Amino acid sequence: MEEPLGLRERKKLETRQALSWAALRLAVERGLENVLVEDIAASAGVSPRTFNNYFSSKAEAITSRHLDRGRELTEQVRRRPGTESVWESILEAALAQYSPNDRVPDPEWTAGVRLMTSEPTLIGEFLRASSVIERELAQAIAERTRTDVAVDLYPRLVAASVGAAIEVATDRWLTADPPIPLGPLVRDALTQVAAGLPEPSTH
Amino acid sequence: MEEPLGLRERKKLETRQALSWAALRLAVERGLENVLVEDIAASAGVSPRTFNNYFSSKAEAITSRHLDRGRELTEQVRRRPGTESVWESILEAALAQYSPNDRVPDPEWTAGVRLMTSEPTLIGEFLRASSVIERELAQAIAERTRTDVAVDLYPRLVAASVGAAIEVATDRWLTADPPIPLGPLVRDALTQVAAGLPEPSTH
DNA sequence: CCGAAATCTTGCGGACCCCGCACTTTTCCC
DNA sequence: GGGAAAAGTGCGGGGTCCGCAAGATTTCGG
Repeated sequence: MEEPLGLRERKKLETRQALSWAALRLAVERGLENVLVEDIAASAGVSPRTFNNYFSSKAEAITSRHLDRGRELTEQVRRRPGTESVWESILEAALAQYSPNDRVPDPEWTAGVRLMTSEPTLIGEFLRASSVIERELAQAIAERTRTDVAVDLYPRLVAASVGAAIEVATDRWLTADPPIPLGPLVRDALTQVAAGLPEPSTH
Repeated sequence: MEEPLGLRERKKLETRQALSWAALRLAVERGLENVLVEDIAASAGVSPRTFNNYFSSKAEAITSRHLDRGRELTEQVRRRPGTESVWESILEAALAQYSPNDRVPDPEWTAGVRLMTSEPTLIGEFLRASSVIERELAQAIAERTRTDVAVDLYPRLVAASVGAAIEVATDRWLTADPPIPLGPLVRDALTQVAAGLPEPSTH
């Protein structure tokens, strides 16, 4: 299952991680506009030119971590037993991903998301990454339900709705004052979506 | 309701439209990377410097038409009678917007969407515009249902789901071969979402 | 173990983007 | 009509991103 991964590949991966990580860290520390590609490259120990061999923009470097996380979610969904309903699988995978053991999400991720959703330059790239994730998730759902992403709306609608639910839940969590836990928000959002978003009874 | 709009404002709007329109047209004609800000400005009859007084990037200029269209959708929803259910209002508004009188959408819009969803540089900006629209739509829904965008997940979930449904339907329509009409796709997508996306029976 | 082939890194140069600033032109409104 | 407010313009510069062509490193067959 896991490839040995030669020296070459390993180094490439390390460089990529180092660049992405450095970009995120520096941007959180001093604000995106005060970070030059030059700084990121220096922090990762490569030349500026090399930076652009890995990422085509600062934004992409920063959001690549978000992309990775999303891919893990899809993997989790794929690993769930086929006996569950699609919604069950997704809910469990999402909870495991965004609120493992009901613990508080790690502050480093929090800062990253906050940055990506507040800096105008990053928002677009962030959403683009999300849409890539949704495509992959849609594929996984299609396989599970024996539907076809190219023909049926179903798998893509589910993927897009899941993305929407997680995004809304996350955003609500980020802006909550006083703070509230993320897990229940994600559960609530997904449950509402799976129920067809009925109009709430006016209180 | 409608402000008279002085000469100043009118000219500003004209310039903005001219720039946005020129950007889209040129990009469709010869591909985004073969269009310089200089060209767009020239085509709209202003100086290159002025371009950036209106838009902070080429991408923003191109997607601004998408943003406008989305805002019209929100307006349509606002104008629907309060006696309808939220889903009814949205469905009717969306159909009116995307497939008026069951007529084929105008080819110029088609080309624009196709461009915005295929050029990597534009996708991010396109999605960013969509998210702005969703925020405004969420606000409209909140007012209609007496919920609070800052507290309740409901209005934002609906807005985001609607965005997802329309996006998936549009994408399916763009890639359909042979072509199929957009109206039914939008109806189908919104209906599935409003039903909670039940798993389709395997055929 | 070696040397050719494949791959990665790097520096250079250049086209382009975006913006701050100061200046000119146009529109507004009394 | 004339001064204030706002829009358009030209210039300059810091940055980004990429193509290209060496140079450095890893891989792999023999």
